Amino acid sequence: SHAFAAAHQPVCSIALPGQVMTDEQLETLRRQISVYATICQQLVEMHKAIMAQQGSASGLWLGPSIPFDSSLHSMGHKLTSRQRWTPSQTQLHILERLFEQESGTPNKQRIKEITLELSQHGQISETNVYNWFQNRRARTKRKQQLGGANNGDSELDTDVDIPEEKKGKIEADSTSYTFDA
Amino acid sequence: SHAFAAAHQPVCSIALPGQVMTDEQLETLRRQISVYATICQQLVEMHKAIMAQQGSASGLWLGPSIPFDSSLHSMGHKLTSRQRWTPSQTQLHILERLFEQESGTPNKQRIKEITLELSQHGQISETNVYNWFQNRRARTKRKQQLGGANNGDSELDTDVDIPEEKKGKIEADSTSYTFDA
DNA sequence: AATATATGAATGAACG
DNA sequence: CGTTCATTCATATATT
Repeated sequence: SHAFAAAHQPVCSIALPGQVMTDEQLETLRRQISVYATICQQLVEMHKAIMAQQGSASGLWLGPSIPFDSSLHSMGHKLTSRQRWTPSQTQLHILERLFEQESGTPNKQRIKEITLELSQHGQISETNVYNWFQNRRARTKRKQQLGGANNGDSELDTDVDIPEEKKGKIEADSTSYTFDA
Repeated sequence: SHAFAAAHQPVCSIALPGQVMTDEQLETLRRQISVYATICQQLVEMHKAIMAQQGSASGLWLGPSIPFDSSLHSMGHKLTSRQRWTPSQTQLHILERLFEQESGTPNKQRIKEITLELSQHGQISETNVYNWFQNRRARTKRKQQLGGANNGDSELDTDVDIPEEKKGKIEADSTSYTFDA
């Protein structure tokens, strides 16, 4: 029930005059906002459901009052989004070439070299290079294992709701977002 | 599947790495968050009112009875999954705090203590704690080595003194965003 | 617009 | 411990 306070309090506390936000703080903000988005979404759905039921029961309380959707939409477009690195065409080619030439993951030194070279073709960091090789290798492997038979499907979840009974650890203290109406 | 996520697009495309926010941008953030806070407040009030009214009107309608979960499916599918340990927010905070206080990897005894404490905030094992410290340290170090260049950052979220809220993803088995009326 | 896929990034666990 | 793997999360792009 005090989820709101918890969610927006911190934001103000760091917003000291003359100070600036770090990327981490910004990321945190983004997440906090995301939480609000989720909560609002649920509440709206909830409200609709209730209204629907209510409508068939009694015509009362057609509480229009608040234009939720417009409110939500009004704020949707300036916030959040930390863009992720996207390799340029040139960079991608080079990376792809290196991947098939060199075997294994480049070590730190090699990463530095590669990054240096690639930085001539666009913004890039050593972490980007590192991640790229990690992902490239992992996904290549996955494709092979899984690939033999059928189509070329994505790596993603495959949505088959196989009822696994494992589903471990329930959050014991996740009372933060629960509304005990 | 990330339908609503699309609603709150760019938080701040100006937030390039190494850059900081202007007061103006920060003010915008605050305002936008404020909108969410307001909307949530209103919705909750409405909900309470409706529930109260419903309750006195007919003895029916006790309990959820409406699958609000349906709204959850729009954001994170798959109630299954999660085979690996995921620290709860509380646990994470504690771990983070311990990490900066204590020096070096906790010994066996310390691990046991920590595990015991953390187990009050969710499922956890000594191995989890051990791994967490290992990883935390390793990644902190590696970040220093790699982080030098350009866009350099990612891997490891440096902590901010903001009690961060759970990420915007809905997990059936972790943070509960469900409204159990 | 809604959904699906591709892919950069994060992270728990395992390996040497 | 440092490094690597496996899986998942999040978002940009493509498709319908």
